[in-house]
Amino acid sequence: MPDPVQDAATPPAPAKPAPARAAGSITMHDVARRAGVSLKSVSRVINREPHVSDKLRTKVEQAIAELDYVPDTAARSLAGARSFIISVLFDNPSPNYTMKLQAGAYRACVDHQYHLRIDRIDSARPDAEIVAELAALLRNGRCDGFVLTPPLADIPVVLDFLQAQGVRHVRVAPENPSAQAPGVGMDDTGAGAAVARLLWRAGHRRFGVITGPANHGAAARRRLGFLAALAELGHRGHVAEANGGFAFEGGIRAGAQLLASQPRPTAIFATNDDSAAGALVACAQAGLTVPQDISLCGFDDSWVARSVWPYLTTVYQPIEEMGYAAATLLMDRDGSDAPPLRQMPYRLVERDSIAPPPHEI
Amino acid sequence: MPDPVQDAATPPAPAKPAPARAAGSITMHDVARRAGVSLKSVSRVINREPHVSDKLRTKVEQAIAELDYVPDTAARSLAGARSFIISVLFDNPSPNYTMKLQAGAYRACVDHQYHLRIDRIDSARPDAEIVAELAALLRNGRCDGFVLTPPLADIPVVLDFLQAQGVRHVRVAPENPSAQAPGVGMDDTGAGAAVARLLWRAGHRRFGVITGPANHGAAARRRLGFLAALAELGHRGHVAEANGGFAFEGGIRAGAQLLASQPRPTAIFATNDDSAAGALVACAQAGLTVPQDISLCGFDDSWVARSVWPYLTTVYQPIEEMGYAAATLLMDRDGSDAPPLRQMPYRLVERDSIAPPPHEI
DNA sequence: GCGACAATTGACAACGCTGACAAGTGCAGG
DNA sequence: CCTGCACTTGTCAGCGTTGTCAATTGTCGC
Repeated sequence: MPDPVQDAATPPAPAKPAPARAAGSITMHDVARRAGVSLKSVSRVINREPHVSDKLRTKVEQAIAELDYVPDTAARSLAGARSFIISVLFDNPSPNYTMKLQAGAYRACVDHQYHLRIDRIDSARPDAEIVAELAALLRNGRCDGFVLTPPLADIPVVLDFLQAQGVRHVRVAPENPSAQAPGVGMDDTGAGAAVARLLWRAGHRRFGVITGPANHGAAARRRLGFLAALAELGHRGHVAEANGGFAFEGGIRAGAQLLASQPRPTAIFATNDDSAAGALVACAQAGLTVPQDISLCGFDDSWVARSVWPYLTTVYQPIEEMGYAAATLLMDRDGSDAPPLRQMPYRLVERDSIAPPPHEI
Repeated sequence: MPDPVQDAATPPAPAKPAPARAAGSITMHDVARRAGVSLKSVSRVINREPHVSDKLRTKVEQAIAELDYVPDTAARSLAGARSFIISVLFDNPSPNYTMKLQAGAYRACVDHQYHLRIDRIDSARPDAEIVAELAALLRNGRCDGFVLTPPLADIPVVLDFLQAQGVRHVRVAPENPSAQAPGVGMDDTGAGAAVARLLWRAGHRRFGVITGPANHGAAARRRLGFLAALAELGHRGHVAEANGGFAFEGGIRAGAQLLASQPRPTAIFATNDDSAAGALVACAQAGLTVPQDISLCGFDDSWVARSVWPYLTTVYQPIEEMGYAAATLLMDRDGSDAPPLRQMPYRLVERDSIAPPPHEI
């Protein structure tokens, strides 16, 4: 029950005045006096407004530096149009992903003197409820924009609502980049292709793919890129596939399935690390040693990639960079430079789970 | 280079006015008018100040409910002593731990109409630098208090500085609870003992322990609790020990070491999940099947506990609850109810890595 | 029923900053 | 030298809330 006035049931005790504001903290007045200019001029310099002479700017910046002045966010927010808060809206249950994204967004906020808020919305609920939640969020504490993480970045009702409300938002790894809101993502297709080339170069010719959730676009692109690159490299045979649902247990099942297919693959590409870890177990259960008997490649370079043996060769997804870029996009608003999708570079992380295929017997 | 006035090198483009404040949003004035009382009375009700008659309170609360009023944080912070922001200060590289703690703190903030800030400090640096960082944090954006996560919660210079500055703080899993700052933690000793009893009941009589980093107090307590309970249960033999450093790779080495000791343990207690996962690998490399040939118990119930096969039996650490409790302690300041340490309950999570010992041959 | 005292309520000035608008300044062209 | 215009700089009134202090009410003892 959202009670705007705290929870009436448990009076949180009368607040004793506390030292929130450093007493006698220096303000814009001090800077203005020191620089011998007006208040507004200091404000102009701080906000990089146009029509400020170099001389004045220099004077003010020097005074700011000398006094070690830091503008008060609360006052700026109260007086102006900005709140100096952006929010990362997430639903992704993966702590690894969320944490990294958030870390990147946080860095961006620090760089821009913003605060980062975290909000969660359950994307599985009916549209109407999602909108209601969103509206509550908006009312409850204003913010200058949202970083939308998947799958939130692809829910039409979310996008439409935000647009209708005129709230800025950036989509992370959007399924269908559009001009309406900028997005940051990575080239999943290219990364899938890179995995294919890596495996091919190692000498593999019989492949298996562990696919992801049906509605997960990135997983589909990784698979497609992999398959396309294989075809381009001259591969003609059948590629076995099994769905691992991006989960450990699903990876075990899918791995076992792939191992049972004829002819048995010598290399398996799992479209995320969790399912790759599961596949690793399946291999062990089948009496196969990775990478001597069979090679395995994951995707994400998540925590689990180094919590299994052998360490997983995988694709580093620049999640933190995406968080940084998305947050920056939100704050560096000059209003119009919105490329539909900015792609961050992925990177192959070669560890120990890939080797040349065993000799045929 | 911390530049208070954004980065001079890359002008973030002149900010175009944006819709931060929902236009025509309702304020305290509206509530006051509707309830037919003064502004200050509304303020009193909202802040649960004393000396408010029930009649007035009822009137105001009704008006608030009818108007769906939400106080403006920026204005409150500007006018009053509180900033309505608390910060989780962390250095713990484990995304799992940090994420959970943060999630708990976040929930608490939502419940109290606060914002959560995240700050990071490198605890490995010299004391002087740590203090400088802390001071910068304090100056840069005020907040009403810090949640100190380990190992930050045990650095004397951090504690002293915060106390000297009069900034409230709560310690999470503190090494030496003191009356100076409240702490929340868990009973590591008791949890270690619980593991011992579980293994003993399963029939094990030869044990090994994978210890944690030397300076990690919780790891030491887990070990001690385990050992003490064993002694109490009547165990007299030697308990093999090896240091796993709380890491996967360290766990592999420590596991191998333990497996080589004579007589070989039939059950191993790893003081965290990562090293337990490593031990699992060591067992596999030694040709031992878990849990048929050897039992293994982890600690933390972290993500990896379900990313290995078999799933690890482990101890659930109420990290999120600790985050919630710590944040709540910061916000429910009535100034004096500070128990040195509030212990949150742990829970044994029995999964698949423990079984009765194999028959002697 | 009166004064003293406590409990309750209200008026009003900050809090630190920005937006709108006014005022100055310098330069080209007449 | 003056006018007009573009560029700079300054003045001032809030933004929505809380702290201070004064004003109003209610209560109690005698």
